[in-house]
Formats: sequence, C-alpha cells, structure tokens
Amino acid sequence: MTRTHTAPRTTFRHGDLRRALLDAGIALARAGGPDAVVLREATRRAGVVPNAAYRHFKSHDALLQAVRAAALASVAAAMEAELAMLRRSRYPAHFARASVRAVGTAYLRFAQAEPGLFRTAFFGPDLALDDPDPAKAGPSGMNPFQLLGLALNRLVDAGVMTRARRPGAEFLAWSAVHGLALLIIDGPLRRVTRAQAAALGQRVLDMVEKGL
Amino acid sequence: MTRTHTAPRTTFRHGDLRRALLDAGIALARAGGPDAVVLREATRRAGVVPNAAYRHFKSHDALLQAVRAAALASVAAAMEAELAMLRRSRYPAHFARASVRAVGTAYLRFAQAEPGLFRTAFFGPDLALDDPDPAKAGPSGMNPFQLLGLALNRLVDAGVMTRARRPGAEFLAWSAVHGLALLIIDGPLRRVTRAQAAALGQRVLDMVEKGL
DNA sequence: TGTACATCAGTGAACGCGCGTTCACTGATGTAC
DNA sequence: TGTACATCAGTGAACGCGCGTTCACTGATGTAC
Repeated sequence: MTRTHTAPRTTFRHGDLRRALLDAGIALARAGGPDAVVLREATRRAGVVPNAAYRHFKSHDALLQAVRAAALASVAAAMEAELAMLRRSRYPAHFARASVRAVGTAYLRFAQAEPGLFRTAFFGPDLALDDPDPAKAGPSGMNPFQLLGLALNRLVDAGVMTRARRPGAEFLAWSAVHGLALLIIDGPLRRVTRAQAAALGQRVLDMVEKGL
Repeated sequence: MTRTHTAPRTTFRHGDLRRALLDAGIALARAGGPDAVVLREATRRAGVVPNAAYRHFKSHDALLQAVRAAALASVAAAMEAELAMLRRSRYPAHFARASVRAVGTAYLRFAQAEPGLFRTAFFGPDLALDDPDPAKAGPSGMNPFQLLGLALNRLVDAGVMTRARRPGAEFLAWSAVHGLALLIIDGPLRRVTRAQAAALGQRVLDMVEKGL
C-alpha cells in the first residue's frame, strides 16, 4: 500500500510536497468525499513519511480545508464555463433567466459528475462563502455563491424580479438545486440515469424560475 | 466513562437490552448525527460490555439502520401532527395547499429542532422510502415520503395541479425543502435565528407552491 | 412442589486496525565570506 | 572559485486512542419430568 501513484523518489527533497499532498487530498475527496481525506493516505500517495505533511499543513484539518477550497474553486469554474457559453440575447430578460439556469445547471452537473468533490465543497462547518478567498473562486475570482448572486442581479436588472424580492433570493434558488443534488448523489434518486437527472434538474429550475 | 445514563444493574440479565441499545443509539444520533452512533458507546450507556450488543444486533450497521428507521418514524410523526392540525376547509384547493405546506413545515421544523436525527434519517445509502417498513413510519403507518405523496395527491384531487405534472412532483417539492434544511443545519445559514429560518421556510414553500 | 437440565443473555479478555500527532534525528540545499 | 555553516524538508520510531469484532466462558432463567 505504498506509493500507489508516484514513482519512488530519488532525491531526499521532494520538490513540491505541498502541492503533491494537496493533489492527493483532492483525489481522495473525489473518490470518497471529505471523510476520505486522510492525512496518512495523502502522504503515502506522495511517497513520503506521514509526519512530513506537517512541514506543509499545520494539521489534518488544515489539509482538509485546502482541499475544500479547491473543490469550491472547481464548482466556480464549472459555473463560469456554463455562463460563458451564453450568448448575450437581444432580450435582457431572456439572458438573465438563462444566466440563472446556467448557474443551476452547472451546479447540478458538477454534483453528479463529481459527487465526492461536491460533498467536500459543500459539507461541514464554516463554508464562509462571503469571504473573498481566491482559493475558493474560479478564474474570474468569484466563488459559487457570488456567481449565483451575479445571475440573480441580472434578473433584477432586466426587470424580471422586483428589487423587493431580491434579498435572500440566493437561498431560495440554492435550496432547490442543492436539495436535488443531494437526493441524486446520495439520496433516493441515486439510481436515476443521467438523462432523468437532467430532466429533473430542468423541472427544478422551472420551479425556481416561476417561484422566485 | 461508564454507565453515564443508567444506574448499575443488580441483575445479571438486563431486561430489555435491545431497547436500551436502540435508545442509546438514538440519543447518540440526536447529539451527533449518524457518525456518532458508535456501538461501543451505546453499550457503555446501557451499562453493558461491548460485545453484549451482538446478542441483539448483527453488527454496528444493523444498529445504525435501526436508529435511522426510528429517526424516519419521528419525522413522519411530526408531519402527521402538523397535518392533523389542519381543519378541513370548505375549499378543497385551500385544504390541499395547506396540506403540502404542513408537510414542508414539519420537515423544516424537524430539521432545525433535531438536526442530528434529521441527518441520521436522510443521509447515507439505501433510504428505501418506497418500502412499507412500519419502523420507518408514523402512527398512521406512512413514512415521510408517503405523507408528502398524500399531500400532493390532494393537490391533484382539488384540481390545483394537473395530473400530468404529478409524477415526480415529490422530488421537486422535496428538493427545495431538503436543500433549505441542509443550508440551515450545517450550511451557511447555520447562524440564522429560528424566526428567520421560519420566514425563509415560508418563502421556499411559496416558491414550491407557485412552481409546482 | 421439587429437581435436572437446556437455553441463552451478558462477561472477560483479547485481536488487529488505522488514525493524528510528537520527538529527536539527518542529510541536502543555498548563502556568506 | 572554494569552503563553512545555517537552514529546514523529510526520516525513523513511537505514542495513545477508540473502534468493530471474535472467542471461550458463566451464571440466571424457564421448562420437562
């Protein structure tokens, strides 16, 4: 059970152990969610003795937080990619709605494609999505929560949503999509096909659109 | 760390160890969710040696499943209580809508009042909510999923929802409410007051009502 | 009503496991002269 | 350009912990005669 992923080192120094541990942690999270991010296993994969991790992370929890930030950044990147595919319509209302759908769709797709990372990103204490830590953000520097906010703002700007309903709207939209994601990744909808999941996703987004 | 909750036994036989272990398991789940359901701790609380548990549960997992079933039954009971408070209106549409709200409200309140049990009930593999196991059901013999279905059927019967939209509607409603519950119990909405949570809950239910 | 005996619930001791973390160390690197 | 030395990344060994589970046992119960 040693060095499953790395050739034995020849040098005494590793080169970039911090990066290697983080990558190993991400791989563990992908495969098994946050509980699978085990410090000793990460060092094993990096081909290094367990306590070597402490040169780069203060504790197991510090490693886990770094992995979580990376997972959040991946979600943000997926959202940005989806948003970037939108072409600016002549109808701002249409564009605004499409923006919200893009964010929601990216979220749901990410959850299904990478359930382990998804759970790592969104479970556990102190998400702190209102902090501007770039480690949690996509290329544009916005984290998933901020990207959702951006899409909702477009709804207001286009006159689709009244200003009065805007505060807290993040949580309504997020609730619906988050709930579906969980029902799909480790709830009763686990056995559903990708196509069925996508269809359900669209129905949830319809509901959000009408209900907001 | 011995027998925190029980006086030392005087008899060799316990009396109802199965029940005691289950109760201890439920208490653990209340306090810390499914991961806190630790077989050895349950036996400690029952004032019994660890392996004694194996007379009553085949394995740790069997105990956990029993605790989960009990948690589901509590949710069902909460829903039934909420439904029972409804008085049959002269307007079936109103009654039907109130039924859906009652189920949703009970769900959200339960999540906030008993986050540990809530997580125990709804996390982890094979929920199997389509099986009629009475251990997972409330006094009426219906489990939470079936109670939601009942409320949605009233919507159809009252003509509020078309028959065509009925299939899968459980998952739309459930998604929204489930997502909010999670954002509140261990997501970014954790610090929100009970009143704010209730208000958000109503907004989510509004969204569901309009969106279904 | 009393005794022999089978049943089986709980005991006592031990197992192997993997974890996070601490300690004193060693050997490669890069900098100052 | 060459050498002395400080830095510090990774080593080696060990810790205590709590877990689920297995084994052979013992002693209380209830049943058959």
